[in-house]
Amino acid sequence: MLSFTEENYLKALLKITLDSGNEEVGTNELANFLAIKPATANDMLKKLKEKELVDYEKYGKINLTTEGKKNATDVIRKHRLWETFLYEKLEFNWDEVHEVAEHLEHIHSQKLIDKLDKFLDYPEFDPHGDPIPNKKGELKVQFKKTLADVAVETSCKMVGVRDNSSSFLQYVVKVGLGINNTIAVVSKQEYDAITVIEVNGSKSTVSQKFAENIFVVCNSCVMGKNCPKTKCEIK
Amino acid sequence: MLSFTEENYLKALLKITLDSGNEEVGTNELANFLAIKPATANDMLKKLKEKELVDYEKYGKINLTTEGKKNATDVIRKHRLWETFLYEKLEFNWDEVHEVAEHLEHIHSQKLIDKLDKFLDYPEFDPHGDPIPNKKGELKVQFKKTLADVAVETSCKMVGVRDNSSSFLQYVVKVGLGINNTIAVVSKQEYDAITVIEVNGSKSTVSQKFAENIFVVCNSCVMGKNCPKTKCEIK
DNA sequence: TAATAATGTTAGACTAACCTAACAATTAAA
DNA sequence: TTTAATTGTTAGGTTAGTCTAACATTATTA
Repeated sequence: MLSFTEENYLKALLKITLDSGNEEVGTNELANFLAIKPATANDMLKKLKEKELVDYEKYGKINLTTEGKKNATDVIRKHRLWETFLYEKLEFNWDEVHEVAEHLEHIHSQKLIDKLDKFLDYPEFDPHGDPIPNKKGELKVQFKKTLADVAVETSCKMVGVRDNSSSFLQYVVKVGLGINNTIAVVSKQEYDAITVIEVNGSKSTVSQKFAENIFVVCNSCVMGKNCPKTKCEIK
Repeated sequence: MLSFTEENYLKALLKITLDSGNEEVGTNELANFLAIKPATANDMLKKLKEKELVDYEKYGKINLTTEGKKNATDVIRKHRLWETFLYEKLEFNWDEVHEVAEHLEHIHSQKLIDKLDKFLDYPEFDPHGDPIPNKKGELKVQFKKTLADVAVETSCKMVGVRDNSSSFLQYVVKVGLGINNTIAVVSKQEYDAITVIEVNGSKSTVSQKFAENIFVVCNSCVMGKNCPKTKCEIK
């Protein structure tokens, strides 16, 4: 049985690779992600290597083993199912579910998670638009297009966020945005990519950094979430 | 913010007094209840005293302070709400909910527990018949009459159990008993109080120890759970 | 390619929660 | 009322997970 802490390390390793696409993760990056010191991460990596949950050699890069990846995926599955429960059944706000799910995800009971999955009718995406791994660890792969990729004078639909921090989520809410909202890209500065968007009739100006953290699908795109195009063309 | 462990000590202190009626609890009793060594309990008691959650002097008896009792009650409230959720919403069996709730009860989120309470429509009793403290820490006090108090040739209704261990609960299920079942007391040996009961048409013989762990209300009792009588009379 | 920066590792220390073994105080029994 | 049994406490040790400070390796860049 893995500890709360061990599960968080495995989850972090998987999330870093999933989010950045970056195959190889280093000690500093991991420590930074978990808000701990590199020395601490190093200690834990030795332990996880001993347990055959990660692969790595001194001064080399860190990779999850098959077993480690299985465990990490399972924690993410639990996290996203709990988020869905909080949002859909307990009427939590979209930007409040993450923090509580950080704790609920570590409850160890296979039966609990199976029953919860059933109770929620086997959801495929959580309230942030992230895919929920099924019992086998498989997940619907989404094409990750962001608001920053959307051409001027086209519109798109928000399907998720990259950054789950509550400061970002609260900012998103403040701009009037939420999951499934339609966003019209009104104009964009060439110099710094500052973008004017319109949501439900009200305009806001957002930075490139903001735009890169909002996942969208183009309204003109018949492929929806699985659209393979990097950029949308102007209609 | 209290740790998982601190919460368990406080809960144990409250449960021991509630279950046994015994006002004063000792180090050994506490340690035994928590399946740890007395030395360990002693260390923790010093810490809890320091935090003003328990009152005690060296070689004296242990009492929860008002603050300690508030925290302990809150943990019990969470435990019983989660049990109710597992039983009613996730279709867990009656004898499976306790173990999972032991973990869920330590999730820290006031909003979570408020929302869960609302979702369950403010239940007053958990699946074992134990009262759920409300948000203020008040609970419906039940008169604790057990199957051992019921007179021969009368019948009663099971409303709860004293012992929540899964070994006992599984035994209860095996005898064909569950919450709200009607139990007829067919006969009782004077010598050792071995009792023959009938549930749903099938007879079983149970020990006095078993009978003392089943909470009931008399079928003839108009007061229901709040009946003040210790023993039921023969009709 | 040699100096500097970035990254990774080791050593030693701390805290919380546990343990055992030895000792002290209290309670019960002879 | 003294002895024995029970109960409670202290001292010192362990493990998991964290830290800082010093050191080692690898990568970058002048």
